Formats: sequence, structure tokens, C-alpha cells
Amino acid sequence: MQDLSTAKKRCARVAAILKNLAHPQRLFLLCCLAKGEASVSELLRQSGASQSLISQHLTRMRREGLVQARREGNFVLYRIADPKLSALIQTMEKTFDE
Amino acid sequence: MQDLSTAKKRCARVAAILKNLAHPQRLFLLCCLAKGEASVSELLRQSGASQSLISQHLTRMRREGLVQARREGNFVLYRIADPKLSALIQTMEKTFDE
DNA sequence: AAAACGTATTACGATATTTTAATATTCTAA
DNA sequence: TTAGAATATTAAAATATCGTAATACGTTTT
Repeated sequence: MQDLSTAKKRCARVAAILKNLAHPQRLFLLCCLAKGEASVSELLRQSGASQSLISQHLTRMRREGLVQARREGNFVLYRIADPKLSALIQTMEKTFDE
Repeated sequence: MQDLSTAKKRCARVAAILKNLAHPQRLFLLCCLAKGEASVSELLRQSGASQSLISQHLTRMRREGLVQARREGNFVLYRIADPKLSALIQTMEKTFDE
């Protein structure tokens, strides 16, 4: 175990990440991406939310470093930046499965 | 794997939980409690935040079912309600350790 | 080069969250 | 039974987040 200020710093870092996950639509997007790269169109179809909103969510998560994007022709493909995050999301899905 | 609407419902449920964790001070409180029951005074000492604020955070998390409380004389002892949540928090601490 | 497609950005009102300060409550001990 | 310690509640201002609508941007196709 570590000292308090270290623990607090970690909490600040982790909380900043969790702010992104703490929204139903963003979490859903991340769950989709935890299964692999996906285009905005695909995410749009699955989520059912508006184009603008999805794009804003993705932009935000890219800005915060949770996801990365690459363009392929007309499409933009998103993926989760850090395998640790993928793992965490899948853990959460299993944990709150029932 | 399950159908989309099931996945979305789960995301809604989980996001509601994560909203509580997505705050540095609340996450810190939960990390403390993940190690075992603690009084408000103890949490207050460790966190260093104001009495009112800590109490509000705890009240909120109790309302949302993340923690439970019992009174012991003058003190109120808090604990995490669901072992699953304790486990998740410890997983997160390890995951974002470095 | 214009049209069409996929994605991103901007602006704004509505709503929610966070924090501080002041006060109230509950219990114990004198 | 009053004082004091521990905790909770309330109110209100400051700030942040959310969703919609309108528009812009980049790429491909015609």
C-alpha cells in the first residue's frame, strides 16, 4: 500500500478516465470498441443516437486519450487506445452482467 | 454476447454506478472503504476535505446503494454494500497503478 | 467540378454537478 | 439537562455537462 497523496493522485487520474465511462452512450460506444475497431457509421447504427452526439462523444474521448481514430476513405475507424482500458471495460461488463 | 437493447440497459445501469466513482474525492472514499469499514471521522482525516462535503458524498452514495452505514455510538461507520464493487475498485487501483 | 456521403464543429438553452457556508440533528458524557 | 462531539441537511452560487440544430469539412463518385 502507498501513501495518501499517491493514492489521491491516482484517484484523480482514474476519476478523469471514469468521467468518460460514466455516461450510458459513451459507455456503450466503448463496449462496442472493446470488441474491436469500428467505424462511426457502425457505432451510429448500433447506438441509435444522433450523428452529432455520437461524434461529440467520440471527439471528447479522443481528446482525453481513451480512443484513437484513423481514416479509411470516407469512413473513420475508432479503437480503444489502451488495452488496459479494454480489459477494464470487459471486466465491468462481466461484473455487472446479471 | 447479447442483443443490443440488453447491452444498452446494462450500460445505463453501470454508468449510473460509475457516476459515483467518477469524482476524485468519492473515488478516494470508496478506495478507503474497499479496505474495510471506516467511520466518517477516519475518512475525513484521510481525505482532508470538508466535513460537509464528505458527508454529502457519503449520503449520495448511500442513496444510490453503493455504500451502507451503521451507527456506533457517536460515530457512523460506512462500508461498501456489494463485494462486487469492492473487487472492481481494487481491480481499478491495480490496473492504473503505475 | 458538382453532388453525395461520412464525419466534425459550433452555438446555445436546458439541466445537473460541485462547493461553501450556515444550521440542524443525534448521541454521549458531565 | 446541558455541553460538546460527530454527522447530516439545506440553500445558493459557480461551473460543467447534455442534447439539438445548423453548418462546415474531407473524401469519393459522377
